Amino acid sequence: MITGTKTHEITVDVVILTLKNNAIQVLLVKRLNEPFKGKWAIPGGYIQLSENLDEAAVRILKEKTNVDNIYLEQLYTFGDPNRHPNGRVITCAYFALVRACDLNVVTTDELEWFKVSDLPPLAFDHKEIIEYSMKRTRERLEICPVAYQLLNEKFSLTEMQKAYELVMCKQLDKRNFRKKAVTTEGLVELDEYTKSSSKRPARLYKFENIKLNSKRAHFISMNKKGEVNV
Amino acid sequence: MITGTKTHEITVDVVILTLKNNAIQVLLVKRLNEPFKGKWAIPGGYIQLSENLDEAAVRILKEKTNVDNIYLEQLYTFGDPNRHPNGRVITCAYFALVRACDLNVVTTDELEWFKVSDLPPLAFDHKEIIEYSMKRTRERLEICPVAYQLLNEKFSLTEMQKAYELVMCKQLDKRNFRKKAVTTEGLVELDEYTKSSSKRPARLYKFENIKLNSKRAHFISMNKKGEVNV
DNA sequence: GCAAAAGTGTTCTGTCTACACCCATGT
DNA sequence: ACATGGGTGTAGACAGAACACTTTTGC
Repeated sequence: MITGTKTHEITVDVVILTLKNNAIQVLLVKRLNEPFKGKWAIPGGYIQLSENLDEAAVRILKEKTNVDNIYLEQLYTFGDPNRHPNGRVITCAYFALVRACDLNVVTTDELEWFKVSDLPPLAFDHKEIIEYSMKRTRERLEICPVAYQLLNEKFSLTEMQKAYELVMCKQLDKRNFRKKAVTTEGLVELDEYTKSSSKRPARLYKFENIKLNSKRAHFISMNKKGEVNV
Repeated sequence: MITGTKTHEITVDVVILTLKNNAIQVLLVKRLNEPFKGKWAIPGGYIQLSENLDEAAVRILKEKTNVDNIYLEQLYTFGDPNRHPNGRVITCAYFALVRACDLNVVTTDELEWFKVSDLPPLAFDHKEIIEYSMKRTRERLEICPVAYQLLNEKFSLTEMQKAYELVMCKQLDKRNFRKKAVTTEGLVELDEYTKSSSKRPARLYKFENIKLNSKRAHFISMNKKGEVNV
């Protein structure tokens, strides 16, 4: 049926980001074979015939982290002819935001977390892919509270602010942040407080019924008559 | 070197949008063979070994329209296992905004423009792809003046407003639009006026030194101290 | 009582929205 | 002179930015 040059491989790679030790970290695997033997790479794999691209990404994520039901979004497809030294490999990159508390990763010599601000030598164009995933995360954060995907189920506003600051790479004003945060749709104030620390306890919050699929909803402006524009 | 299932085809498809006859229109080709014989499809093709994905998209665009140097952006990669009835074909979709005046398209029985608001029966998942390209165009328009890519080199503010209205699918207030438009970076007021019509002539404008690559630049906020945040 | 983090309000400024009339031209 | 689209300003609402002190707790 299909004719033409069948000359490319296609893989799905997943940038898995989490918030650990006060830093955004990415899960990398060490390459055991050439090319780029000894360098680190983002997890990836081939697409099975029965699955679509999202499903392939979910599978790869689950294989590495045993996590599912998290924020996962297609990032970009990278297809430079020279990105893989041994042939033509096009990769459809995804990125995932996972809660550290959900993680079930046994890190080894070949599977390790790295701060995105301090990456080891990377294989292929994976540095570019990770940087682009951070850029996209920032863009998403401007329009929806994806960062809650990096927080525990219950969290204080200070923890939430810290997550935002790490993603956005800048300091935020505490009062302005809190004013805006409490108006976020889906944020629920709990009657619980942190207890552990030796400081004043902080009120805890959680998110409920978040629709991250409306992630670009407020790109769309609305006029006074309530006309909305798809 | 590369082992694993080599089971997929990958193509690049390009949604080519223009502004013609007071409507956003998309260039479609009629399929002459099964599957979807007789249905319309967005232009596409295989990726040559020497070219990256952007270059493949540029080539496909140029083959159909003889236009280059236009706005072209990777849209999304579609890979549902059932999207192609005869096998597994993954497509990396692009979209392009082209000026009607630059176009050099000989439309035939097999190559035709259609209003995106009134599409013929489409092959594969191409309806979804076209709709997504319109959504993305709207999002881009919120953050940079990509719509000028749909206008002639010189244009009146009314023409520009019309282009925005067609992309955004809503009416805009004339005074507010003009106030905002004239502050757009890169817009240059000319000492020329429309003459043809039988009405008051309209001042013409053009764009100069537009950096559409900074297309998400003002997602990034800046505080009073001038700290910028990548 | 003190160290450390939690929590809280107001002012200013800029941007977005709504809205109605006069102007320049061709016929 | 009139029909047609071109062109203009102001007031109110809202959102973002700047900014400093009090409260609660454990030690």
